[in-house]
Amino acid sequence: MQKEVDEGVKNKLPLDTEQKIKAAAKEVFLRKGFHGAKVKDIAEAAGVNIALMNYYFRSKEQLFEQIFLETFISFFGKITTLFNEETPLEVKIWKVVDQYTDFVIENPLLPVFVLSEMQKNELTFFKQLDVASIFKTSFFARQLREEAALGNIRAIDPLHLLATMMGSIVFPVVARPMLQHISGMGQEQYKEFLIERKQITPRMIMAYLKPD
Amino acid sequence: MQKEVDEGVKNKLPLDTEQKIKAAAKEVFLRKGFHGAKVKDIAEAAGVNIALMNYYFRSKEQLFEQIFLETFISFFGKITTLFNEETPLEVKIWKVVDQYTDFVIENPLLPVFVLSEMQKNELTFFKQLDVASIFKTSFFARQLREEAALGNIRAIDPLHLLATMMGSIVFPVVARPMLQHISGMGQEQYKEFLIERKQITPRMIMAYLKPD
DNA sequence: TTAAATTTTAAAAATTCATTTAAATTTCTT
DNA sequence: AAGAAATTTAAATGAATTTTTAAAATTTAA
Repeated sequence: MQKEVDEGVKNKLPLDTEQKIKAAAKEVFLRKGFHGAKVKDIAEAAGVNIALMNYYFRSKEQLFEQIFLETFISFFGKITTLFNEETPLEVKIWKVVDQYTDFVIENPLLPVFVLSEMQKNELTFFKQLDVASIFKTSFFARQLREEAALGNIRAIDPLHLLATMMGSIVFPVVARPMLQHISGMGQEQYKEFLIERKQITPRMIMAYLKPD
Repeated sequence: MQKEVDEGVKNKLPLDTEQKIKAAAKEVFLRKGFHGAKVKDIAEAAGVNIALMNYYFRSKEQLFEQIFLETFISFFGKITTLFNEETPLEVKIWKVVDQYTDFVIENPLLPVFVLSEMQKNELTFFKQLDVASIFKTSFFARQLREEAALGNIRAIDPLHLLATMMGSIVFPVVARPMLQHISGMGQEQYKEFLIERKQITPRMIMAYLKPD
């Protein structure tokens, strides 16, 4: 594996081929899913031949597993990280919505891919990642309890809050073909629509959290 | 095609084979998606042989198209129908959430299937269905405008409301493997969780809609 | 410069899959 | 019972895909 290329002399040299294959594979997998993606397409997209893919990754399965794991982590890790920053609650909610919205706007295919492949596979890998305890004992969960105890907000299960926020941010992206069509919006207009939600979602959540 | 069976005499007789194949195909397609579903699996699930599938539906594609169209309509038509009933706004919101939640609980695989296949295919069929105008000129859209004009609620784009509600109801179902795992809930417990949301979602929306 | 590591090219073997066909059998209709 | 429709069986075809192999070409490092 060549890692560092002498950039001064030859700029045309292929950047790390392993990464190039992975990047191409990710694109194709995201667009077509595991079964829809054909190794020929991936190889073409990567600009290499099929044999080389097998040289780096033993099989389509292994290539997929690596990519899915990374993609899952970027999809889900991103938001839990944001949630666990030590910021005041209301600020945090605005910030999470803002940044996660940007994230899904820039990676529009990622959510459907993760959600649908997650449902199809057995996903033994869940057991490896110890996400469970991470969330329960999280700063965010504690923060919600404390604010509720202080009477600053209504008590709420952090999972409900997570589900509501992710739903409100992610759904308009995964249902874009449908929503864009019924609204008759164009590309740009629909992006505006998604950005408008940066206001609506936090306002809705804060309105709900406000104690009676 | 045999349509009417003499029910008095023979109850064991196979129910309409065409429907049997379609039902089996729907199950398999929902679980595995178009490319993941193999005609052999479908034939087995239907308890018929492959040749017979081709006798009724010319190809896998045609079988899929029929099923996808029906599934899409049941997924999306269901909620727009509910939205357009002539009920007072707040009652309607509670009702939509309640009934659509029940619907997705009973058809948990349907949303991911629709959303992910929608993203993969070209979906020329959208043009056939004239959903666009149906939504814009809907009773629901008018209702929202009128209530806002009366000062009963804050003004809101009906599409935002639709996206928020669907997201809040649908996301916890499509992300179930993930959410259930991080929360450590079992089947039953997770269903309870979904039902709790019948309270949370409408309250959140009403809290947002309340004018300042 | 040479040996080892990497990459490309080519190809073929093995497998899986959707589809087609034809013939045989069963079930339904009249 | 006769003829039509539905269903099964089995086989074959052909295309697509994955996997494997072998060797040539290139690059890298000692």
